[in-house]
Amino acid sequence: MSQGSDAIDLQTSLGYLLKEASSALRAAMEEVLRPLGMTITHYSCLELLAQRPGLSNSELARGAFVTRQSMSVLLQALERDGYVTRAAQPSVGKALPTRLTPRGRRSLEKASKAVRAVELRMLAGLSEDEQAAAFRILTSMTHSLRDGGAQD
Amino acid sequence: MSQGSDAIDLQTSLGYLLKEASSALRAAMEEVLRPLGMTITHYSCLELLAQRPGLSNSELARGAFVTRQSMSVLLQALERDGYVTRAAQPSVGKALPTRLTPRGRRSLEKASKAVRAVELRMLAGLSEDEQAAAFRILTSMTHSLRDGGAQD
DNA sequence: CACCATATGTCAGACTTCTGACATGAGTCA
DNA sequence: TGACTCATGTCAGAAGTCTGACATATGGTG
Repeated sequence: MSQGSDAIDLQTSLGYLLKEASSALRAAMEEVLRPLGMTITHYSCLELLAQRPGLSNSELARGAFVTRQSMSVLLQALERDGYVTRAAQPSVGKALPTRLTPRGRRSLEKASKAVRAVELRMLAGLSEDEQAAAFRILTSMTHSLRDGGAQD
Repeated sequence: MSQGSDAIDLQTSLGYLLKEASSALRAAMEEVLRPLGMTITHYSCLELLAQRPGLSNSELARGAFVTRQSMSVLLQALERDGYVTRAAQPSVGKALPTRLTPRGRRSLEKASKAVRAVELRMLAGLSEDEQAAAFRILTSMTHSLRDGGAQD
């Protein structure tokens, strides 16, 4: 089962398993968001704004794990379609605070419910202790990867 | 900080943390693979072929978590550049078994070493027990998401 | 045999995201 | 004041991936 020193055993590689789980989560989310006409980034953006109104484009991009450029494209569409509003002019610096409109909030409600169901399904087989362990483990992985790499 | 029953608290959502960790892993892998002129899917394809020679396009796509179409585009480039070889005609069905060339194997060696370092860094803060728990947890999450959703 | 469901490989087009580049605004410091 | 650094928003083009569609090959079933 185990390989030599050079090879990575995909069957037991935690990196591979992490990617596999993330891929399954993404597929499950896309499946429930598609009928609502939303992509994952689209949903993530609305959810972030619901919890922290006034986030800027760059802050939203970081929170949704995409580039500023990608989030900018999305925000322009969301603003055009009336889901969010942005200050016409920056209050400080160049950052334009963004907020949900009532329409955006309504749209988010259905999506949030669907996504929550997916998350519950994901956790179905895990005990309370395992969920707590998952929290610690995922947090540790993230920080280890960030601290060791180049600061972006 | 906590919301009503509808909202998802991103700070403690395991779904969000999973995406965050996966995003950090992806960024770290892209950082080390870019100097080698490889994307993650590119690397994944070679690694899969090293461990299971003769995989078809569709099997590689499933293993790398992309569509057949995406893997097909990649395989055509890899074959053109001499990293892999494909049977000219299918031995059974339409599946074309693919194998690494010596050049592909050499190319993979460097990449595999770099990716292994990233994975070790990711696990740096975790005990043996926690790594075992991570294995169980990620596997459970994947299967729960798949079993509950539509069979693709 | 014919029919159907499933799986595969491929082409074409569109979408999303990314990289690279530039200009603007704020803060630090000599 | 001026120079420098950093963060932000945006534009333009490229890269990767996706959806939709079609033809082909296999196996099961009537």
